[in-house]
Amino acid sequence: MVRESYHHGDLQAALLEAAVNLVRANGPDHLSLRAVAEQVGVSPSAVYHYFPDKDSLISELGDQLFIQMAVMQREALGNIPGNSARAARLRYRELGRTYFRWANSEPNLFRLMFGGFCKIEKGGTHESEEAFLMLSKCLDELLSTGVITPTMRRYGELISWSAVQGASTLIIEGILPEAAFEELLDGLELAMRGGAK
Amino acid sequence: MVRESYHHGDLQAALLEAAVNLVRANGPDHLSLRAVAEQVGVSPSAVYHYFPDKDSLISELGDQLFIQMAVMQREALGNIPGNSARAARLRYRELGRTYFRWANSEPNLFRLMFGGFCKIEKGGTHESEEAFLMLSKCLDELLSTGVITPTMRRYGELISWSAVQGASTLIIEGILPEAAFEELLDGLELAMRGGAK
DNA sequence: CGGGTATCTGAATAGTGTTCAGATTATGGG
DNA sequence: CCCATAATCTGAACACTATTCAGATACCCG
Repeated sequence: MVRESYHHGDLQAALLEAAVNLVRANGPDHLSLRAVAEQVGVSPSAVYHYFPDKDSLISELGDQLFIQMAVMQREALGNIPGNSARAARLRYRELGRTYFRWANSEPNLFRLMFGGFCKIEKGGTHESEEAFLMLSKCLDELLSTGVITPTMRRYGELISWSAVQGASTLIIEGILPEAAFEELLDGLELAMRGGAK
Repeated sequence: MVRESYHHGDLQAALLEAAVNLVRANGPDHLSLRAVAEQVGVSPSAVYHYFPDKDSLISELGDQLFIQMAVMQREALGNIPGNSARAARLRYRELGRTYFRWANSEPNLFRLMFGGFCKIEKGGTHESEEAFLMLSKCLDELLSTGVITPTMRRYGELISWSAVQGASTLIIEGILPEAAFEELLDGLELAMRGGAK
């Protein structure tokens, strides 16, 4: 990329975009600051005017990915209207499916988010709360339409999120086959319904 | 470590042990081959007689950790004897608890195992099968003692493993509080029992 | 238009993975 | 017992990395 002026328009954003592409291709480890700078067409030291060090850039990239993920979730929910029990169930499944699809299509970005690369300050409100709230609302609908039991509603967020997160990891790392995810959703729904004999 | 002879006794094992300590302290990214060699008291290039490159060392370290984890699981099960439904339930919980305790006490090793650092060849029999079989046996006992339903038995491994794996990740990354894990086990047991109204 | 400031560069330092020719030590066959 | 051969490890080199900082550059406001 050639730039006409000495000053870059929005270097911070350009660096993050270059970084996300490199992480996508090479993994969160194997990210080189110099490669990021070069792709933007700027000297390596310029990076340090926007990030104290490499780990901070990666961490900020992680925050951005959490937002991006929440946007996808919201879009997925928006595509399934209706107040019926059936609609609520479809939304629940689609929420999990979107989570997994993100992980499976961009495993290196998923690893960046959940592999200890971005420091999530405890106590502060994180972007992951966004996804949590959507899940909560979805579970509320399942309860009010009588799909799930009040008892299981209590554990809804915890079980659903944990299971979807775990299955995504196990699948993208090659420990479970890809087909396992839909099966997990079946089992999860049965479990939440609380009436499986 | 000072060594008396030019040849090292078992350099491969010594390198892996040094590496696990450094990963434990600094994380799977931030591992330096030279630091590993130095801690063993050997030149950096000596490493290349046992591992083709750094990533291979890390990958082999991962395999070793999977075995270590399976050993812990087996020990945990051994501490809870008996054929009663109560004993089976205790074993089920302890299996998950051991998994989480490992993750929570050594987050950097856990990240190494599931963060895309060790390539798990698909098709080959991996050490993680070991843990899978223990879980299967545990679920069989829960079924035969009438704790869980036949329907939920079908999804037992998938839901349990995914949920425990996911919760471990979300907790060690600071997204969920530590207390969430026992709560997850409660919910999981209720879900598997299939009778929660 | 000119001075001040935000922005970026160039060069340097210290550390990294990796390679390879060669030095060192162990080992097995005469 | 000794020597040749093989296994093992070293030293130096190369290209690459993160990080720092004095200084050059270009923008902007008065």
